[in-house]
Amino acid sequence: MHTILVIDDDDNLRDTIIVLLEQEGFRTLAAADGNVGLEKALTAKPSLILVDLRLPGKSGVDVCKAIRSARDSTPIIVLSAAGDEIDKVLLLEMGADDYVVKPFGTRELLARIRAVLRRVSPEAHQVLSFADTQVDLQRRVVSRKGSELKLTPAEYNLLTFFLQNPDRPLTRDMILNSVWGYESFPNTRTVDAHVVRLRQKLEPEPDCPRHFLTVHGVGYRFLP
Amino acid sequence: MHTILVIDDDDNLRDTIIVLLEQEGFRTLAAADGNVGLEKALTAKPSLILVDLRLPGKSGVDVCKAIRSARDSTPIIVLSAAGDEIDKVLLLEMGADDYVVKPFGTRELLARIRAVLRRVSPEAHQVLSFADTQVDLQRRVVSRKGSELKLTPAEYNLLTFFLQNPDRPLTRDMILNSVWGYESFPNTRTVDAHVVRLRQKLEPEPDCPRHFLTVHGVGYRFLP
DNA sequence: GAAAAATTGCACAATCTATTTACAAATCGT
DNA sequence: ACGATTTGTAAATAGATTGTGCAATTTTTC
Repeated sequence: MHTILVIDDDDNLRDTIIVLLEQEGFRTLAAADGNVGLEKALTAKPSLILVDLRLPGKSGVDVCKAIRSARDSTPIIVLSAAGDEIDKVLLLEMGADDYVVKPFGTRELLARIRAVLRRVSPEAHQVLSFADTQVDLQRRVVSRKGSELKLTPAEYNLLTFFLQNPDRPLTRDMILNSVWGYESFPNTRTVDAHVVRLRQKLEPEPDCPRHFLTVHGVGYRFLP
Repeated sequence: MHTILVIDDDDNLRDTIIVLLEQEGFRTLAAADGNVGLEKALTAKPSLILVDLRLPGKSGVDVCKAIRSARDSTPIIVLSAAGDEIDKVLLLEMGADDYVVKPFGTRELLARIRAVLRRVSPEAHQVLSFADTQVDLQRRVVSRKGSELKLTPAEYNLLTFFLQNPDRPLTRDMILNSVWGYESFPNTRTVDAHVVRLRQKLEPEPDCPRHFLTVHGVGYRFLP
């Protein structure tokens, strides 16, 4: 069952879309401005987000960027008014998956939504797992034995990096560059601190790690 | 490191993709039409090709077919415009490995590229071995009979130096210079000590070495 | 076979490296 | 603006590695 978040300040249109989606069997969430929308996007983990380009609070562009910079890959469809100059390249840079020009037919909107969901869904339930722990990359959720584990953003980012580079020694510099990015320059001890935190939350025996191994003199290695 | 060839006549989009790929650490090649693209594909041996379906010169379909009929199995991802009828079967028959519908999110594109690269080259580990021992240079792991051996950094470095210079007498000075570098100046006893440690961990009978041989008055010799 | 030379095995302190803990700055949500 | 959470860093602790000296052993040489 998919949940779709609709972010649009036009009450009429928003309600119309909500009703349409619910008729079609989707669960829905709504927000009238960018800030509320962004918050719901990040906390409620919808399957897809419809966001108006022009919004009070944060614009659609801002919402997109914020979501992507939170390393959240929930698919996004942008709704743009007829007059707006649509810049494909801009949309790409924003990280949007598709766009629909208002006024649009309900049929077209549904088709786009289904197309995007279909396109994403082969990966949608791409759940990486190790030991008894599952990590849903799309929903950004980590769970063990059915119950959800709370990870902080930094912890989650580090975890997914380990998951994507299993069984391979990773130096602290590699980790810093990939997880923290080229922009920020925390020192390498920071990596250690976060590895410790990951171990405390994810290792059965945190003081005798079986998955997040240290490679003395090199860095760390993740073993699924 | 992977090189990716981008064949698209839309200058804006092509540049956007190129910049994106280079940010992600790929090397890139670009072509604006099918003929140039095909030529670069065949001569420059990229790791992966992104090709637009609609192209001046040769179409994306033609490029695919030409590459495959040249018995070139470089992975290909097809970019198709939103309106195009996408026929998965046709694409498969053409020899494409995946397709992405424009407009696409950068994240999606990168995910597809990585997925295809991973699928095509399942990380060929370079594994050196001698007797019943394997040394995986990528993973930095030494194993015997399936179980992992723990080596310290100095031991591991020394081991790989021996592996790379098999069957050849190596003086202590050569070893010091190559393994410890010009910066540090431990005395030559140090080499002996580490050879001893290597023998203890790796030789079936440490007191009757069969692989790490001493060359009296000279140094050591490694025999696979 | 004995003396000389070279190598080995071992112990241990010095040096590095990693982990833990604690804490203050930054960020976030209300 | 306030309290809670997260995050980066520093200092203290624990742990592992490494270089070295020396006595025992082996090899070479005569």
